Amino acid sequence: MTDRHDLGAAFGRLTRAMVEAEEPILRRHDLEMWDYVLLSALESAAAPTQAELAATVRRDKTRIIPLLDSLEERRLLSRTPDPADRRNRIVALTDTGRAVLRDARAEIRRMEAGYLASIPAGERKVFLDVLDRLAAAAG
Amino acid sequence: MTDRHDLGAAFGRLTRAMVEAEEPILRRHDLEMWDYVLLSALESAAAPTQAELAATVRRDKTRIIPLLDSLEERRLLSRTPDPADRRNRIVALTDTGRAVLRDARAEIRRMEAGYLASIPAGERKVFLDVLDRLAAAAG
DNA sequence: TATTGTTATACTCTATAACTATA
DNA sequence: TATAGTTATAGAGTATAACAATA
Repeated sequence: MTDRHDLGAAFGRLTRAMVEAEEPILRRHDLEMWDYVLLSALESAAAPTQAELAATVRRDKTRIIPLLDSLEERRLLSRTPDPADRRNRIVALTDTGRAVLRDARAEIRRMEAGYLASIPAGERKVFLDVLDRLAAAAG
Repeated sequence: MTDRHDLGAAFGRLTRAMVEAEEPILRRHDLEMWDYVLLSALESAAAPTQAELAATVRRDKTRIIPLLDSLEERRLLSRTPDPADRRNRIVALTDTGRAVLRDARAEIRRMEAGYLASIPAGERKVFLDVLDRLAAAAG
């Protein structure tokens, strides 16, 4: 009940600020934001189907297809038919894709560190900790 | 360089979660999200021009016009020509608009409190404090 | 001539609905 | 018949450009 901003407004502003700050970094790596989101989603494990991948990044399955086309053409990921059910296509990072993702992310992490530099270390740790817990809960 | 999520991804998820959680509340008060954003922007002071109001909420001046039309028709705000320069229209909350804003915000604050209830009070305070500082810096 | 608010037009993005190939 | 992927169509949302009123 304090006089602070709405959470939604605060998160919204920070989302926009991060998107703007990431944009030039991603462009240096020839990635659109959604390319990066897709590559990130594939980092821990390959997606067994495109539909599942679409669900995890919360976009329609029809809308990631041009992105996958582009990423596959640039050899950042592979689409291989599932032998057990050839309707499915298993989407996985290539070594190149993993390297590009690692490099882009390293730059983004440096940008983020600069962005949070004015926050004292103790508070920053708590902030990032709570943020990650909330984000995980938000699915 | 830890294994945490990107800030952008974390903020993005939480933004979406808040928008979804606010949606039913706002609907109970017959407000769209952008209605609420506009009313909130007018809370501290009236906007001297529509263009300035559009800039503060980061939308095109042409796009807030239908929203202002609707809010004005419902007597939640007023548009009065500036006597000093009759091209300008001063946009201000009405008493009704202020009351609706207050009620909606109170409900949103309760929702937010529930959303953060699992975070220990000490961490929660730090989190909200840092969040508000970052959001303010993000403009 | 320049600017505010407004309206109209064009464009992009998103959602929905067909189509194919497998099962 | 049902489902994954794809393509095509329709609709919503957004940006740009023209217009009227005032300065």
